[in-house]
Amino acid sequence: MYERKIIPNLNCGLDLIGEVLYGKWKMRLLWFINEGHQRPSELQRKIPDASRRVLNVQLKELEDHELVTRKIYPVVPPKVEYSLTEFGKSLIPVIGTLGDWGDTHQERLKALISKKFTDTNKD
Amino acid sequence: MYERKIIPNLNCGLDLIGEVLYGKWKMRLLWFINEGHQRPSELQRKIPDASRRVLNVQLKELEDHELVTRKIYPVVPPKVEYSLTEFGKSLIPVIGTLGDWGDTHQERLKALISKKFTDTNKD
DNA sequence: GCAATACGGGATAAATTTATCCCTATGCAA
DNA sequence: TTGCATAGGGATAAATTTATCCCGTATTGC
Repeated sequence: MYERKIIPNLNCGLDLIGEVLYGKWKMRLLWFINEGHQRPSELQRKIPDASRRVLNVQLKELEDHELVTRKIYPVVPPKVEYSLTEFGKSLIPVIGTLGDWGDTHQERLKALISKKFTDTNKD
Repeated sequence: MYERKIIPNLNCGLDLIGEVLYGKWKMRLLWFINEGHQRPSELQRKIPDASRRVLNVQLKELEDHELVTRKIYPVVPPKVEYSLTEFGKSLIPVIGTLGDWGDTHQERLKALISKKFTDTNKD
């Protein structure tokens, strides 16, 4: 596993939340787990753009950060369920706020962002 | 300038806000500009951990995303002032929410995060 | 002329994050 | 026996983001 070389700054709330919430799929994972999609295979189906591997890695980090717990059922084929901890649940409204802003400004954002790509030829 | 090779997903609000808000210093820049620190040199002083270069780059992106405007005064030495657009202002509460969560859980987060670094030797 | 101020940006290196590929394990069904 | 479902993880490549280094502009003051 990759080991960081530079110690992160932890000066303010933004630094701190960034440490646990940065990561392409983390917020979605928390969101979907909160919605009741607790099994890895379900999460994978909800987030098809992410590879199985990456989801595992990011789930592991969420677990290390005590945002989710992982319960293993000793059955075959294996069954695993993730749940939010209270700490993790406290993030749901925060993620909701982010998502809402994005949804609210959806049109404008899509236009702005895709401009960058269509403009590529103009330079 | 770096040119992306992979077109981002823009499926949901989280994807969209991520496109404009990811970036190590962007939220801080918006926050400080909102607090009235409008000049590049001021921002640099408020965020000493970032290099001048990176701040320029990220400010440029914020500008491209219409979150800030850049006003140049034709004087020497040069004077530049950034301001939030209405669009940018609408992000302030969102950033506030993130920062508050981090502040609220400061103790716990610091402990969790720094554990990762002190544990390095145990493996 | 030379330094300081305030701002900008090219080129490149380093760090970090994501993606790909491939292998392991278990019991059931065909 | 082969294949499927379910879950996990090592090794490595590719993409992306940050950091470093260094140069350029124009004016004021010494």
